[in-house]
Amino acid sequence: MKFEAITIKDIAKALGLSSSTVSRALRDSYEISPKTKERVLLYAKEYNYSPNPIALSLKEKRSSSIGVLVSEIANSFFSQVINGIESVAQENGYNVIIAQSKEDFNKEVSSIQYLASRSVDGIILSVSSETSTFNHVKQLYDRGMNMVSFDRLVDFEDIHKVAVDNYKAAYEATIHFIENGYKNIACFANASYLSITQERVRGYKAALSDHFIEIKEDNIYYCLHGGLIYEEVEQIMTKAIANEQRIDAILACSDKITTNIMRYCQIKGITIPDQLSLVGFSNLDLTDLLTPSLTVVRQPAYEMGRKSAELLINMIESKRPTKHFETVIFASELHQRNSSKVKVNG
Amino acid sequence: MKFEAITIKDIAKALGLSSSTVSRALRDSYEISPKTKERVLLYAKEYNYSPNPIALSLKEKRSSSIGVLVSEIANSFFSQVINGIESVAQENGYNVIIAQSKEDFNKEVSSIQYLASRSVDGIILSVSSETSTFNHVKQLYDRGMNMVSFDRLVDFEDIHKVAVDNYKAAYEATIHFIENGYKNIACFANASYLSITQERVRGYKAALSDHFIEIKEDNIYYCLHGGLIYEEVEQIMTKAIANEQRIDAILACSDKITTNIMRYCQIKGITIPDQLSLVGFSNLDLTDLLTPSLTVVRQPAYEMGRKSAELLINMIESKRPTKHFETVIFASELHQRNSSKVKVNG
DNA sequence: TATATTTACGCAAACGATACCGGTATAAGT
DNA sequence: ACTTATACCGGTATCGTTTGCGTAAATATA
Repeated sequence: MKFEAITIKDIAKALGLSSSTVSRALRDSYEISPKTKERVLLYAKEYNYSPNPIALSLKEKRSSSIGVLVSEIANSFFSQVINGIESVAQENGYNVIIAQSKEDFNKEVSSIQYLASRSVDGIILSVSSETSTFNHVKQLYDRGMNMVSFDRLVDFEDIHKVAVDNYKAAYEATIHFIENGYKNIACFANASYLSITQERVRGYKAALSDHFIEIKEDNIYYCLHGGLIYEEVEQIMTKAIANEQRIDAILACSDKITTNIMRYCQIKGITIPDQLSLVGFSNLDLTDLLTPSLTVVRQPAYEMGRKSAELLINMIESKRPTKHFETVIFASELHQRNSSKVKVNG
Repeated sequence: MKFEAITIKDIAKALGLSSSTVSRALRDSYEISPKTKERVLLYAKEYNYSPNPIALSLKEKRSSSIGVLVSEIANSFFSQVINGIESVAQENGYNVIIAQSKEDFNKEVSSIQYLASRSVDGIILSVSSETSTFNHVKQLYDRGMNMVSFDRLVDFEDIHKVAVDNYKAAYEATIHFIENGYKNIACFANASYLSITQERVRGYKAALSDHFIEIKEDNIYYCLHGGLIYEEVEQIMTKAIANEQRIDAILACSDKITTNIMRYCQIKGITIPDQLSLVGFSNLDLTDLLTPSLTVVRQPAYEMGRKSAELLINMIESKRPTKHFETVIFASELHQRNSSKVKVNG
């Protein structure tokens, strides 16, 4: 079954006019007499005519839709980003088409192809945790697709980028550990080739070395699947705990890693923060209700989504090719809570 | 700037053929010679041609896209539903366009109009908490738009519906309270006109009366904004606590209501479950980590999304008008945890 | 050899909306 | 009375693709 909307031709036929006249009447052209305009407008309103966007898209060579590619929709950070994107899109008459990579490189490649083939006017994307090469993105970008890279950034220049200051975020979180008396701090990061991983690890290391604490590569763990699978975190935790130099704090670099660490600790009876201190990157809004309440690095996801959409729409609607590319860095917020409170016994 | 893809005409020109020949060659028509086919296919692959979906949409009068209207994307339940919808859509060559009502009736009306005007082939929707009349939906549906109503259902018949057994879910949760020794059970529901609210309140009442417990209308509280605003819950909680007959348990009928009740209890120093027992409808995946771990009614959101999408796509692709409408009821799961454990002192 | 059939392709219309290029009235100016 | 201006409207091409129809050449049949 099909939903059949009324067209300009229908109006033209019903009113004994030509379609061009109807079109002009609807667009309030000076060439159309007030009487005719009124007749057309009245009829259009009665049968609530609305222009067929597909026909317009074909003619204008633009679809007024933007694609969003994220690893997972059902993720607090990404759903908040999409929220921001959607609000700006709505304000500007664009619709949002979503696609997920599910942290799978091949699915990312096909998804991005899919979006391009659906003739979106532009794409906002955060790559999957498996993505170590960016040719699939670069190629499309070089062929003229408008794009904004956010969160997990692509590795090439001359493209708008939106992210938080991941270096600073990790730096501050690590400093927070140090100031609260923790010494042997581990870092549970995402896949190693992700921009966010590299930045966060860099910040973590810098904080340690600035405080003359030895950096042990052994204390840095990478989760290829971003902690999506519990077993991945379980395995790493077991390894981390077994390490001869017992760690006393963990900086968890993703939502899933954070919650899975907590789950592990609960199962194994490890008390936080007494036996193990924890700070996690998370955008969930009930981390304050956990016991202990969780110290988190929170990203302004909604604003990041809005900014990304604004940059993209500007790019789409610009007459000339974009020359000047922005890298917008938002500040993250460190919410200090009980999971990382001052160490009591050394 | 615009992303220009290669068209059939380009191929035709380059190869000295007509566009119809190219079209047929690409569709492997028997009317085209093997040599010509090969030439076309080769060229198409080299310049990775892909058919313009907009032109196809115009011709076929279908856009291969489905609209999803929910109150809020950044909500665990809805994002999981969208996840399910997206997966089925992808499998069937549809893309998903999302829109949010933000629990605002007017925004819902405009959003649904927007989706229709963007010529989606169908709409999957859960109404806003402010929605008490359904004419805006019914009108569009009667005009032939394919639709599936899920979660917060519309009030008319002859439409596919997907939901959990909200009656049973609330019934079981209330029984669970009773069996664990709670007597004065309050119900914090969503806006009163929502289908889910009515079903849940009905289940709550039935459980009470089946156990010969007096139903007090005073103990049923309605949240117009679905608990989205903390102050709303705060106000109701204050009222509930002040009630002469002190309540000892709350059935919270939405994610936000649940977490905001917990937040309130934490602030006011009310211990759960000793002073107040709590069961909440929630699809968050870290409710097990809360202290106390939260007893929740969980909905199979992903599967509900999948089912909704399947029903819609069947409807779209059916040649004849759909005659037989399904109301698919999923079972919810009651995860019994510590926030509602056996009452110790009466 | 003449006719019938097949092969292989082109032409043009259609989908809905827009815009350029026209055209025909009526009215005003010379 | 003739030109010019203005108001108002229609015809048609266009976007990219598909498809029914037409037709030339090539092959097959009588």
